[in-house]
Amino acid sequence: MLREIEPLSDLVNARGIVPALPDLPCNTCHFRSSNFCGALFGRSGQPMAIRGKHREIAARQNIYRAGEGNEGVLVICDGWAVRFVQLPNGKRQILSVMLPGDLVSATSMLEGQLGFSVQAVTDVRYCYFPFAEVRARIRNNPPLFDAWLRLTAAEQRDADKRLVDLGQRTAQERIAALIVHVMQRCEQRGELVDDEFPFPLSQQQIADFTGLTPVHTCRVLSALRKNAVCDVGHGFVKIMERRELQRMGALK
Amino acid sequence: MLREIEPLSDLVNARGIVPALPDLPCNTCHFRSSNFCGALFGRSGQPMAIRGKHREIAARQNIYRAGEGNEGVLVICDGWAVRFVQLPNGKRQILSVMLPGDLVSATSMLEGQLGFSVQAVTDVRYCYFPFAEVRARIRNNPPLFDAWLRLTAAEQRDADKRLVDLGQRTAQERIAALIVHVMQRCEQRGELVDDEFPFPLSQQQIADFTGLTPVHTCRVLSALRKNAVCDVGHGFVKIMERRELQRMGALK
DNA sequence: CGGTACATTGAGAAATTTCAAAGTTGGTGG
DNA sequence: CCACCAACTTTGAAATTTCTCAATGTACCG
Repeated sequence: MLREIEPLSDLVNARGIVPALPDLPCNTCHFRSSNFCGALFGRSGQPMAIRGKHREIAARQNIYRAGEGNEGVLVICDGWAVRFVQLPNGKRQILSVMLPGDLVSATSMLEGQLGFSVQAVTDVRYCYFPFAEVRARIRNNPPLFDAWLRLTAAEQRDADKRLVDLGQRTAQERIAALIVHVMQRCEQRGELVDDEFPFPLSQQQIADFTGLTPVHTCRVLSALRKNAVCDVGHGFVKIMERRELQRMGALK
Repeated sequence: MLREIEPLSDLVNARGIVPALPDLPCNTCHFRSSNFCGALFGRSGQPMAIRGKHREIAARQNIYRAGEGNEGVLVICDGWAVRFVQLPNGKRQILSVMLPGDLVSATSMLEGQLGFSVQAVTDVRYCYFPFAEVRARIRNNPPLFDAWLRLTAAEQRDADKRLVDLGQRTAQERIAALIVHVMQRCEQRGELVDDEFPFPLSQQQIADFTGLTPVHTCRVLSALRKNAVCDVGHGFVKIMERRELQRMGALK
């Protein structure tokens, strides 16, 4: 289920020559051109300035459990994951959805435990970078420091938006907002083709994100389908009435 | 309504001698022994290493409106305030409650606008510190940098907890959690006397915080009173059954 | 070809909102 | 000191949203 990706054993060979290293995942990662890994460790094209500890895990498995020791700054390299809180009574709240290239939490920069868990939605490849190294780079590089400030501010804005959703908006609005949010992220990545984009969340996961029950989530999605707004299922969303969907998802 | 506190005009007099400056609010602020101002600019006893721009404002007035230019890093010196989002349809969501000594948002360190507004709950004295100065100090002082990391992490944990509250918990649980949260903060400050502590939020504000209507909020508070758990009103909370209240507020 | 997880549907129950009216409180000016 | 005003709180009744329970249908995996 959880497989450590074997690092090249002779990163630097006996004669001190650094080989091409096509196998180190970061060296071929195309998210480095846009995400925080690139800002931290150099954009794509450059060899990666630090080695992360890479792993793979199957869909629906936990990458991290709240309260466990945390191995480093966690990045989702490939696949989708969610950050969530599991309550003793069985309920769970999904806090955020992470796409390939996303830092799991810009504020989890310190050794110690986290208050949330992380679960793979699809099969996931992920990576830990050493805390101290990441902190040192941020501290010693003013433009990087500012980039990181922007990232933490963006995460807080996102959390604030979710708070407004859960506190003030109806089931339909919350679900529409989630779909629109993911649509916009996919569009930026060029993954929106023929008004269709990947959406691997199950109805249970949509429910856990929006604070609804799976049954009610199903009814809302059915209504969206019946009204020819969009069709969610089988790992994809098909947009039929983009304008209408955006109107539903927008704050009123 | 909004009054600029006149800074001493001759901070350094003609002979270059710095006078005692008892009037600069930061020099007599007793929160500096514990809050982030102290970490940033020196603990109480020391003269304040930087001058904030201080102001006062009456209860129920806005300190900052979302989208306006932001003057600096905002600290609540005295009184209670809330951070909130106002929706066009009249609904509002309160994101967090700030007590004296609180930084308004650890992630609002950059010039530019914020996505939320800030309103005084009671009469408030507050203060802006220049962005660049604060950033420079954090960047140049490793222990301060770590302290600030802890603060941003704590703010995110708080936002995550609120998300769980709004997404997964009943009206009674949300209200109990708010009361317990404030109770614990007041207790740390030694403001809990005879099982009673200050609580200046109106029912409307409690409703905006918990994502409920004021009418339902009133019914829940009435039930708490009738069941002799606690009595909320007139600017205070009287705790009758602390254990029961904590049980209600705790995650299940 | 089963089995398991996921999705759908129906009916009734519960929590919360809405609307409307009446009571209270605290502050202000006469 | 009193009267009044405005804002806040309380109460009732009905409507709405969302949940719960339970059964059935569907898709994918080995």
